[in-house]
Amino acid sequence: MLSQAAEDYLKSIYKLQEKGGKVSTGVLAEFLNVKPASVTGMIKKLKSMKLIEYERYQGVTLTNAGKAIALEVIRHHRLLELYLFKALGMPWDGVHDEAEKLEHVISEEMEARMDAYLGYPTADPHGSPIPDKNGVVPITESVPMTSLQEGQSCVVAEVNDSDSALLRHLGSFNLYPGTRFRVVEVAPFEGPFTIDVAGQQAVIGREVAKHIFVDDIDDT
Amino acid sequence: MLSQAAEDYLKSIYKLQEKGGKVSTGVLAEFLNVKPASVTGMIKKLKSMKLIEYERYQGVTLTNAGKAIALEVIRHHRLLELYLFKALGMPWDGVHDEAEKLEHVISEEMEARMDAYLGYPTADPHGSPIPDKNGVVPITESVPMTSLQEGQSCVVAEVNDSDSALLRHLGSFNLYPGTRFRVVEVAPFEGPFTIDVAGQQAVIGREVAKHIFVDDIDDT
DNA sequence: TGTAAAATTTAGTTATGCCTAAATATTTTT
DNA sequence: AAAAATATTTAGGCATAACTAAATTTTACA
Repeated sequence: MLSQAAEDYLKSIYKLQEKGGKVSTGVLAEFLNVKPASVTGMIKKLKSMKLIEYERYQGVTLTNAGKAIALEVIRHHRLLELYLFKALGMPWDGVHDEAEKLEHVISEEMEARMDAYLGYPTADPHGSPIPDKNGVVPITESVPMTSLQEGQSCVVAEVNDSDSALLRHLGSFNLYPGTRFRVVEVAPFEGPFTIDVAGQQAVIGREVAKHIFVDDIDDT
Repeated sequence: MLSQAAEDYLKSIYKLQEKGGKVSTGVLAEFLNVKPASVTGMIKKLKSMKLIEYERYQGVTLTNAGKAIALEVIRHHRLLELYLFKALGMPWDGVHDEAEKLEHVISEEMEARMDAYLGYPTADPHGSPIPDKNGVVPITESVPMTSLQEGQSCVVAEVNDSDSALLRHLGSFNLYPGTRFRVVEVAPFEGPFTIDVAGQQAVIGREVAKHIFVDDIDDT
């Protein structure tokens, strides 16, 4: 069995790889909150297990075997988030931390039972796609909220799950995946967005907007 | 935070302490499947944390602080067993291993939510008492099945949860906590018990009977 | 293009928690 | 009460996964 730390490395490499091919030691260290020297150590181990490809100073990429493990861990995480949210009623800003610990520990049996209970879902409470048990990731086609223009209407597709304060903030505006809103105003000079959510106005700063991905854009 | 290994030591000391005061290094090592030398090492650490009392060669006992942690871990374990059984429909011979891993990982929040979902239960699927959130253990007054006489009827109160093959064996006779049965015959010379469970006869060997605890004994 | 800055790797250290083998203490047997 | 058997502790090692400090490689720019 793979160590928890190794699983976290693979998961992180997968996520970082999505935005640009090879993942550098420094970026990975930053993402995992460890020192670059520690990353080099783990990288060598993962390479010897044929889970990543790696040449000194060149960054890493996952092999198919490594990708399969990364997707399995991500599947655990997102199924757990949704399960904790729906079955135990945990708040959407609390499920990430719990899932982060449980994802390394649950059996395939438990995974399968949660999956069945939830009706084989394809997205977690933050809108992130849940890979199926064969590692196939549902296709999503959302764009960052920052690309919206005044007057456009859209639906929240996905929000970053790891910052619980951000999630509580969004919750206070009722901005959940599936919620439709309209852009009332985009302040100039990289200013904030004023939006209308079910008749209520809300002001969303750029930094927050970067973490919101939207769908179903409608210019009226 | 306490390590998983340390939690397991405290839990084991608690369980061994129930049957006779001080727990020796050797007994603890045997129970935990590690070498006595390893136990000595951990014991020193737990003593320095004031979780156990210990004098060389004299065995250990839990302090109040240590007992509180042991009960917390046991509570997690038993709540999880019941939750996995009831909410996810896992078989009663499968929940122990899953709970063994999860017990060290779940948050107080998750513990509380499972507790509420289950209606603040007092026993797990194997009949073991679940300590409440203040560490109070429900009183149980069961006796080993081996003390039964021919003709007596009783109710299964508790069975050992850690041997899944044993649990499947009992399941094949429908012997679950709450099941009433009657002793039809006790074979002489430490022989097996023949019992009647809802009209079905079953033969239970001594070794198995030792792991079954019963209640509500009725001589008719 | 050479040098300074930045990134990465190597080397050596630390802490946890297990191990084995050998030494020591305690208990049991004769 | 001494010898034998058993239990426990000490000493030294191993693996994991982090760290710091120093050396090396790459990149960026003057």
